[in-house]
Amino acid sequence: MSDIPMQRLTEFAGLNANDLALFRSLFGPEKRISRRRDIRTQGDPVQEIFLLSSGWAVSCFDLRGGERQIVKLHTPGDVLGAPSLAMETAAETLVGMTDVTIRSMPLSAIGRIFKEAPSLAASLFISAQQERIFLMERLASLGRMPAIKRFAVLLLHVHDRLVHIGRECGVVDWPFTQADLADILGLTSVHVNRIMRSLDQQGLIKRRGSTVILSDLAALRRLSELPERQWIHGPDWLAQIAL
Amino acid sequence: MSDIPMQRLTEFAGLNANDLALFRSLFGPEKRISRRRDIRTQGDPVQEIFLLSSGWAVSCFDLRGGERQIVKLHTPGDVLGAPSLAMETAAETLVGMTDVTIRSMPLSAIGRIFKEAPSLAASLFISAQQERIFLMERLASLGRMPAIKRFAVLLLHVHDRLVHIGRECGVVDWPFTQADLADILGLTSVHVNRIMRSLDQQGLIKRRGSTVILSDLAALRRLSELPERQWIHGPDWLAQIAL
DNA sequence: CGCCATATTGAAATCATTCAACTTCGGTGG
DNA sequence: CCACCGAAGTTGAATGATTTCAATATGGCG
Repeated sequence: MSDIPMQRLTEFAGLNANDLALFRSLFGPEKRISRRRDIRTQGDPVQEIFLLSSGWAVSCFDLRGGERQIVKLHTPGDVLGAPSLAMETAAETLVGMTDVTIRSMPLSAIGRIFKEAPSLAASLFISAQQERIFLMERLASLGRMPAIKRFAVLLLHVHDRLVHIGRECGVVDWPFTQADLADILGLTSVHVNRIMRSLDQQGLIKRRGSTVILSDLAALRRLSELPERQWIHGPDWLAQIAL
Repeated sequence: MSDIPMQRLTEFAGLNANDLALFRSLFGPEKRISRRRDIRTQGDPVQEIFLLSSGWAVSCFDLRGGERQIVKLHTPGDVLGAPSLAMETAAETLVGMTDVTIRSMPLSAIGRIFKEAPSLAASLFISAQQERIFLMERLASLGRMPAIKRFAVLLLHVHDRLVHIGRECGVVDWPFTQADLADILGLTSVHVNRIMRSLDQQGLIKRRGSTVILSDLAALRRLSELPERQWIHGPDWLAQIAL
């Protein structure tokens, strides 16, 4: 039984031992779900949120026409399904892209966090704000960039997040097919293929199976039109809550 | 001096008089900002969040190439600038699309809310989750729908929100030019023009200046590929916090 | 080996942009 | 009151980006 990854939660502020212990205690046992299986399907009643312990997952919207838009990629330590806390039935489908292990937290536990652990609640709140920024970046990317830039932005975003959770710099080892990438980027798999090959030929990336090697980080960052982000760490107003 | 609109805050749960009074007391005095002026520019230090008391505003990302993606429309009662709570400097530019009046709340006040008014904190948290769903819907719309559907989705979204804050059904009276709509929809103003005229000719909408009349709501909803949303109201886990 | 999912490629079609007028509308100053 | 002006809306034609369709290649795995 693996430990609960807490990088996301402590990204903005250190938490005291009590808060961390409470957080751990609120999650249920580990559950394995195999590749390409839904963790929760859109329309299901909202009874819990999830913590991704291991593996890759995505949140997506399935449209009436049968198309799918992937709205968020998840790596270990991410909380899944929180947006649907505002709804009666889930707005998004959660899918494991690899075999995944998750734990779930019942809604009543969220109430306890706000009541008993305000610092922890505030950390979850800031994390939700960060997710909004990620979504806004994706939106700016789909709305205002051609396919090549969209791909560069995505690759750099994932790369920087992976580095943040301690993975090797310069490599993005994700489990996505070109069809998956199309659902993330708002393109067709055919076009994703052409884009990737073009970046490969220009020497900006190399490919080994589904792994992408970022051979020219500087050029990729020039392609992306988004700034690197400076996240807060230990702001006064957050520290103040614990006093 | 107008009252502080609280529809957004009480959308998910009633709040007691103390919480409401605290919330009101944390905002500074009203400030007027004129049309097309920045309320806060991306890159500015994050020292506060804002409450929009009157008028229309937008949050947007300005890209290096000079293009702009509007990521969120704001109506009275909306909290502005909260996503940048996760950052040192603001990620989004906030702009008034009409003359607006705003009030601002310092960061320290957010700390107090989490410490002293957990129900209020939880309401802000759920509101942030709702905003994530709105963003995910916009993302699905830009990523997977042609221009006409994007427009229908946007129009219905704004319509339903306006009805929610008590405006007339079947009318969207917004202050946007076709160039603004292009920045929202990820299109050019020329194409927005063609789309609107096409919907007009098909009898789905009528136009009077910048006002749009939704002449055929049912047909518009058929065009949109997104479901109507059922937001929670007064869930147990939230009520429980107040006890 | 044979099978299935995935990746690759070319050609034609579609959607949206660009560019360049031209029109309409509301306000403002003479 | 009217002429003018700038901002916003409208339109057509050419261009460009991406999709669609259809076929072929590759690669891992039982």
